[in-house]
Amino acid sequence: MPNRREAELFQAYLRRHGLKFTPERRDLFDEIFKRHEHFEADELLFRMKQRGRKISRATIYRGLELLIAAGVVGRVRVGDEGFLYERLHAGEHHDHMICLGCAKIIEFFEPKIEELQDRVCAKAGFRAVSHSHHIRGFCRDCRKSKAVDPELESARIPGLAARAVVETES
Amino acid sequence: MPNRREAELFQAYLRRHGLKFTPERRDLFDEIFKRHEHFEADELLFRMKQRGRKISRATIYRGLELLIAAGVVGRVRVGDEGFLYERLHAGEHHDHMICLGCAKIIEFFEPKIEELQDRVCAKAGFRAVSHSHHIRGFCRDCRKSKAVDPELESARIPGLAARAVVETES
DNA sequence: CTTCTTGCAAATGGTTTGCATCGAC
DNA sequence: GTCGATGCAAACCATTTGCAAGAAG
Repeated sequence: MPNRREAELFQAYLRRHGLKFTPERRDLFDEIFKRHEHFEADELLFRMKQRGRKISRATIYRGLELLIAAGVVGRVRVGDEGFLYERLHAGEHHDHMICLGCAKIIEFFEPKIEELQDRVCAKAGFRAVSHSHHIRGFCRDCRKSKAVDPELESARIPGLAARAVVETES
Repeated sequence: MPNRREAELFQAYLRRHGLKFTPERRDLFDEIFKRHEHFEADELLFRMKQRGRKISRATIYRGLELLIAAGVVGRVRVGDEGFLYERLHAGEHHDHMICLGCAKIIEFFEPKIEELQDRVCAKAGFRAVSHSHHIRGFCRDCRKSKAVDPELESARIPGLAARAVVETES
């Protein structure tokens, strides 16, 4: 089982805090670690209902909170509304490129950026705890298929792309 | 008037789109460009009411949207809830360090990071439209005054810091 | 019993919208 | 008149919370 490590972390967290590893929490964990993609809370609810799992929205949110506290799930703001959740791989870190054309998320990691970041913090006397680095734009596929009209860039994904746009003079 | 350029941009945008430079929009612009700090929409409403300006919340939101579209105001998600707005300086760009102790926002700009970012995009065939880079942590002052207890880091600013924390094993 | 969980439904709260009215040309 | 603008109040909507009922020990 490739999620052994994360399962351990989660269960250890629960134990350490006197909480229980209930069937609902197990199902939630399984559903999340069955896939790799970023997901929304509601999408998770839908998928679980579909598989016949018995769980409520409230339990999903509460469970996600625990998974986040345990460090095995991350939560990012990618667009204008709501959060996206993602499974975390122990000790790893990455940032995101978000396609405004198809909403695809590409993860990237550039050690030199991280290093420069540390330097910037040091210069400011700032102690970093976490960071998020999001690049919005158009992925290779979308650049090919749809001729990207700058005027429409913001409209493609309702809510997501809004305000991410540099207007071109007409 | 040091905001001449931004005022021009805004008014040009309105003209170009057949919209009007109303007293409300002028007041909104003035209030925003009177200061330098990041602000919330509601805070703006409060300040304007206080100065005896007649404007409604709806008009503020609608006006902000125009200012953003015109490129003179930016909007960022800094914490878990709501947006923060900021005046933009023509042609400039910066990223943010957010203090979890006092909510202060420190702006930074590191050309080498921008350059590496471009390189990362190029490698992925991604065309960047915009990006946001936020570092959360503790500023110099907060590191000195309050001995920063890692267990409490998330709790200090309700909502803002939540989930930004690396838990320490107990 | 005591403590933790769950599901439902209601609350939250920043932001957006519908709509009737207003104002400039 | 014709557009666009405004203000109010209602709507939105992802997320959170209160609460009563349920399991575990």
